[in-house]
Amino acid sequence: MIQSVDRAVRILTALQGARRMGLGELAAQLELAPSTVHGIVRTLLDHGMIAQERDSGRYRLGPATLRLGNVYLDTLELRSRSVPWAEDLAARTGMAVRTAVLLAGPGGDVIVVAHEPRPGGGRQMNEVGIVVPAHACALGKALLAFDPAGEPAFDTAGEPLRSMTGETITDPARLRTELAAIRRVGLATEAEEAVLGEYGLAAPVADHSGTIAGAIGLVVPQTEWPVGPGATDALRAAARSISRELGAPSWPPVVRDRPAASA
Amino acid sequence: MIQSVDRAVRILTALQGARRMGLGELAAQLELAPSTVHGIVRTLLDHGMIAQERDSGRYRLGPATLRLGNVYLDTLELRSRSVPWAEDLAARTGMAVRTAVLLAGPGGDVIVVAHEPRPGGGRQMNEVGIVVPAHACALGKALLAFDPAGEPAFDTAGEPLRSMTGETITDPARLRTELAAIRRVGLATEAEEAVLGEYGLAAPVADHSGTIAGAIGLVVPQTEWPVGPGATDALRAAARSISRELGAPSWPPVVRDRPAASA
DNA sequence: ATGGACGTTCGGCATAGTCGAAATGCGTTC
DNA sequence: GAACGCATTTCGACTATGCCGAACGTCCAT
Repeated sequence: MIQSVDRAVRILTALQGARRMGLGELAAQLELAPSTVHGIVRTLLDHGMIAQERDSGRYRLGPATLRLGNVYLDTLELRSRSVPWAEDLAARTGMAVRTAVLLAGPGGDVIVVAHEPRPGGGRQMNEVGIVVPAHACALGKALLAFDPAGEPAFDTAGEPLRSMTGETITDPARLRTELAAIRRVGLATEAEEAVLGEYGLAAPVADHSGTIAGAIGLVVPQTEWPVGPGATDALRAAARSISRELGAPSWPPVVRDRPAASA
Repeated sequence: MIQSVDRAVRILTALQGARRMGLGELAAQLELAPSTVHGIVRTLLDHGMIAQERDSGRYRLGPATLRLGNVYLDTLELRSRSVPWAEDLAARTGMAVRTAVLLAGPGGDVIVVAHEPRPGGGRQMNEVGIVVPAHACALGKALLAFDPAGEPAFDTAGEPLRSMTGETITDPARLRTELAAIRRVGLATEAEEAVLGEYGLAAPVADHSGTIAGAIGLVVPQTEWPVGPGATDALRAAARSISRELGAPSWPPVVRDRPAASA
């Protein structure tokens, strides 16, 4: 691990938490000398990865980050393959459809890479790029259940997981039990665990190597919960079809590595 | 300039040009030893800035880049201030509206940070994040004309600029003349210089320090060109209003630095 | 079965980055 | 209006860090 590169990414991550930061704030948060941070910041500045406010001297993220993120979306085959199926799903069920992938690093978050708005819902925010804790949403639980590296990620010595609402699962053991159930059924659910009044249903998507590439799911309003078998079957069919288009040999994806390391 | 951080950003930039690259390709493009690149790549991998295809071993951009880009958009006051005015402009003129900023680094590109689709145009691609050469679009010319650091950026010893269509201005001297005219009028135009059949009109937006923060412009179809005074005035009014909301002391922005260093 | 290509790992050397301290610029207070 | 204080920025020396060459393992194609 290259030290200075690691620090550079940490700086970007810090700036993505607090919108604007002074050099001193950054140095304090990374526990480094201000001059050390300055060298890295200067380099990122030259590439447009961060920008400096001309008057206050503080730093923000720069436009080059937007370019990177946009190219990532373009190169993501999961996204392009999902779009037609998401449109179909939204038309059939009348609900919004999200596609998401697991985000690396600590925290165990998922990030939405495609979003099909609810039909007839007027102007809706584009939700591509939003981040949700994995353990608190159906998409995240589908990803955690089938990703061999996902489940150990939140295995932080039994300390409670971050709570979003009163319904969020904060007990790692209980989450692990639910993930095992999701592996058997091939579908994950969410009941007001991330946002009050919002329910969800999600299914994993596999790629040509047989491992999980992402998850696709329905955003279900409270009045529609629980969903009928029609929506469930349509979602399962869409996930299977996308996986097949990506070259997956089977669906639901098989979880390799450790079949049952838990008690 | 920190060497390894600079190289890390170069790797990301290379990956944004070619969608997938092997380690050898990356090393060849950066003219470095493969093992050197590997260390940096490994670090970026751990942070999710890049991802590795499980079978081929090649590298792609990772989901963390999407998160960064999304946070950048959220923190951009230019964007949030532009949205209401862009909606109003689109409703008045019946055209799509784009807001863009100048992208740092070589090449002199602009990147779209907000996009209001043409009213009644059905499903349109979201153009946020697309990149256009600055000298080939109205938004870019508005930015170059009023950014003190913009004009010298393409001053590469008189060699011709990259051509997009037959109408693209490739002569730096001619571009400089046009930028001077834009500075006087406060509006930039574009006639099939980036995309055939597409015309454009753009105005600069200033921020509280008086310098240029971005540009807002209309995407004009061939049948609507040239636009009437109503659309021109509305665009100018929107640019002035956004600038005022950002705290700009004047509009059009004043170009400080060198008023006339050219011959 | 064998060759090649690619990603990956390891260790020594030297460069390149880190950190302290001083300098500059700016806003604020008295 | 002038001086204080904070913040970013610059500079220089030390040494820890990352760079590179070479060897290993693996996968694919022949």
